[in-house]
Amino acid sequence: MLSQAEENYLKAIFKISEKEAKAATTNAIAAEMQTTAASVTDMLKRLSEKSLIDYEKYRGVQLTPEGNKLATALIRKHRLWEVLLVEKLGFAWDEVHELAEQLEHVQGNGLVDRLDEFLGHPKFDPHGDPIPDAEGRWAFRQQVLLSTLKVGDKGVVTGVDDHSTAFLQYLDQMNLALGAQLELLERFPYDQSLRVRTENGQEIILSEKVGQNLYVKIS
Amino acid sequence: MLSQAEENYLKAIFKISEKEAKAATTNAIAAEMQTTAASVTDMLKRLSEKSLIDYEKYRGVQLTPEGNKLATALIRKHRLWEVLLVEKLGFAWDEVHELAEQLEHVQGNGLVDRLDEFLGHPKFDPHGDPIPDAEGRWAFRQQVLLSTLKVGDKGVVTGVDDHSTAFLQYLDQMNLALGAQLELLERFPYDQSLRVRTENGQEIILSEKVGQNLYVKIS
DNA sequence: TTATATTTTTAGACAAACCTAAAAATATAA
DNA sequence: TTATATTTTTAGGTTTGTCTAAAAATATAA
Ligand SMILES: [Mn+2]
Ligand SMILES: [Mn+2]
Ligand SMILES: [Mn+2]
Ligand SMILES: [Mn+2]
Repeated sequence: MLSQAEENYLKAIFKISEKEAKAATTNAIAAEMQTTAASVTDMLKRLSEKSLIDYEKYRGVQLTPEGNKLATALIRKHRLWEVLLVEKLGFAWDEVHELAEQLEHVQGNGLVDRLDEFLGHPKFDPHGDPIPDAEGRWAFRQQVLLSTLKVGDKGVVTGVDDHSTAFLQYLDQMNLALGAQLELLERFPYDQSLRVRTENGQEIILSEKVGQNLYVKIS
Repeated sequence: MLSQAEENYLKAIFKISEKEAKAATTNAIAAEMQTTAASVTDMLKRLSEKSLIDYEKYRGVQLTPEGNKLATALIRKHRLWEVLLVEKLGFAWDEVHELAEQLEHVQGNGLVDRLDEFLGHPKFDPHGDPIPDAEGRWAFRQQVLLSTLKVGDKGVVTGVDDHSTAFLQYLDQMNLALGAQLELLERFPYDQSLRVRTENGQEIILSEKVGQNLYVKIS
């Protein structure tokens, strides 16, 4: 059985390895965990000792198959709890991350499966992030950043890259929830901002930054 | 903000003080927490420092009003989570205690209130134990031990004193769930065992020990 | 009331997880 | 290639929460 700290490090390494295909560096892990490089080195020794990561001094780390399995299970738990908090308890999508960060560490036989069952086996969490199944398989997402759409393309909001409260609440204000339909009407060359028609026919201007943090599926 | 260990000690002291009206002793707390007296003394100093308990060396401890408030809130959380696990996730009543023991420590604004709302403001948990309301008020239970009934009395099962898996599963086998109706037909003087008619008209024999661990409301 | 038993506290240690500061290794630039 | 900058590790220390063994205080019994 792992401590909460050990679990959190595994998840951090997983996240980093997800973006960059190479070994996760000490500094990258420290940044992700909001701690110091020295603390990370300490923990890497422990995780290596438990065969959850491959670690060579100064060379960064990679999850072993066992470490990968544990990290995946943790993300599954985190995202299932997020679904419960939003779908059943009525939290907003910008309120649930910190709670799920705690709930993901609750250990118990059958808990995850019962949660999954109760929620109807959701494939995506409230932010559009995929929920791996009980065997650790990920649903494939056919989505692109809004910024990559061509003028005239229509799409449906499927997720966010930025999970910050500020961004999520901004999207709420713009009526851009998951599943919202939109059409790219114009891209202004001056600042790459976007004119977009939303579901209710309303036209809004979105900054380049918004376009680079919002995923859509072209329809 | 308190650590999980601090919260658990507060709850242990609360439980002990609930049964015995006098100050909780170091040894009693050690037994409840399944730890050593030395560890308890350490923690009592910390809790006293934080004004959560009144502590005088060798004299045992009592919760301060602040400590009492925190312990009550913790029990409220614990029991609400137990209701969710049984009513929504489908766990059996003997499976939820350890999970709730972890879930009770999850911190988050509005979590308890939303949980309470989602569950329909339950007054009792799956074991018949009362759930204090948001202001820390306890529902009054008009219940007695089955062993105190007179022959001929009828009653309804309202709770258990022993929360062990063994006892709860035994009750399941006897069809003695919460709300089950029963009638005391006979008390054998030899060993104080009880002949009881259950809901479906079936007659069963219950040991003195069972009678002393099962609460009923006389109807 | 004195001796004995029990309870509680102290002393000293340990592991987990963190920190800062300094040293060592690696990467980059002149 | 040598000097400089950056990254990473080590060294040494802290806090929380635990432990065992010994000492001190309190309770019980002769
Ligand atoms: Mn999250
Ligand atoms: Mn976490
Ligand atoms: Mn999420
Ligand atoms: Mn209960």
